[in-house]
Amino acid sequence: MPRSTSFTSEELADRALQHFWANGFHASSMDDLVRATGVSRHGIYASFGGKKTLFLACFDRYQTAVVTPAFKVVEAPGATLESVADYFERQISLGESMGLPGYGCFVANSATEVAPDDPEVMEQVALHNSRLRRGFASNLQNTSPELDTQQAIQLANVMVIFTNGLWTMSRSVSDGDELRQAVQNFLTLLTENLK
Amino acid sequence: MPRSTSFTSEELADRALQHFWANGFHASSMDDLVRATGVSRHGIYASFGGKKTLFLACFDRYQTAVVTPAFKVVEAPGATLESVADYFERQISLGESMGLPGYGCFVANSATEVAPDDPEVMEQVALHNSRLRRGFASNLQNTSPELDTQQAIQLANVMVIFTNGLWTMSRSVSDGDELRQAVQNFLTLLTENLK
DNA sequence: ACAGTAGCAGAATGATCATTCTGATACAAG
DNA sequence: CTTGTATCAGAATGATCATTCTGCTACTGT
Repeated sequence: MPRSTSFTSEELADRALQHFWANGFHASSMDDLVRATGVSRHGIYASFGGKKTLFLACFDRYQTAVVTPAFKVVEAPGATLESVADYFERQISLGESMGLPGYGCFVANSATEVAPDDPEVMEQVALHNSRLRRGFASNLQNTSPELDTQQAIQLANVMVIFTNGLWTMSRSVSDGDELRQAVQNFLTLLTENLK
Repeated sequence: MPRSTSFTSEELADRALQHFWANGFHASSMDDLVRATGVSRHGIYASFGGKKTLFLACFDRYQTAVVTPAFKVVEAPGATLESVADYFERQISLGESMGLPGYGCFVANSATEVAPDDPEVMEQVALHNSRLRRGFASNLQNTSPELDTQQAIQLANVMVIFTNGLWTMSRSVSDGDELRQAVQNFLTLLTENLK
């Protein structure tokens, strides 16, 4: 009979996510991951088969552990643009609590570091962006019901791009208020335009 | 007497830039760089001292070879927001001619791949963003003279963030028209707001 | 033509890394 | 307690990489 494992796959992936997020894929060695997760090489290889597979598993964990808690207000039925402000605020605070300049967005980081020559990572990036786009679009339509679906998607796309740029910026900015300013100015542009 | 070198430092850096831009810092080995530049190891080490120094030199080359040709219209005295549209259009066409999904922006890529734990790279990123911000801000003021400098800088900052997001997006988008759509929607937001 | 040297190709070096393997440990079930 | 097995720590392996070194090539100036 197996001894009960000292960790679940999800716990392992969660801890690996922290390290990949902070250091990127290339700069995270297996030694680092063993140290950071507290799980032996054997444990990692038995659970995930290798570094790359572990990395891919982190995208799921990132969605549940980071994206969903912040983005669910946007995805709530009937939510308006105000919830978008909540989403940004929550993520900016998270960045502050982890220290600025910060880690940015795990997905956006992977999009530039790994995705270009990795179809599996690129797919995860596309899924994430779709999720954001869908959420923003329904928000826009709830805020301004006369907006047609096409226009909403177009504007939502601009919001996705801004979001990606914001987390990129958060990697070289020390003061969260700079990010808040930019968010506020951007949201003002949007709401003024919807009037 | 020295034999005339078969390459200048700038030529070498230009060719290295192509490779770093396409593949990133970590994924570019010296073997790759020797092959891609046509310059021997000896030549590279004699000219630049190492991979990292060569990489840093690429930021200058990127400004002169890529940013300036596209961005000078924005920096021209009296230029208005229309020149911003030109800037985006030119860079999108460039991306198309190099193949989409593309390499994005060399600086933005480096910002997420290398900058976080490298002060020298982070400084180059900050310089680039300042350049964009300055250019955009003066454009905004030329377009709408009643805008005060503070407001112009704030809005310019939103534009910088959008720009970074756009090039990030260009790494996972196959159709340049998607980028053009987003640019047009974003610029509409801006100009509507300045009225 | 010839001496001197800058630049070349590619081998040698030493470090780092992902992955596999080995032997030891600790827990479960009888 | 004993056996079986899951897990562990860390050594061994084989690959890759940045950097240095070696011997050769081809140009320069005379």
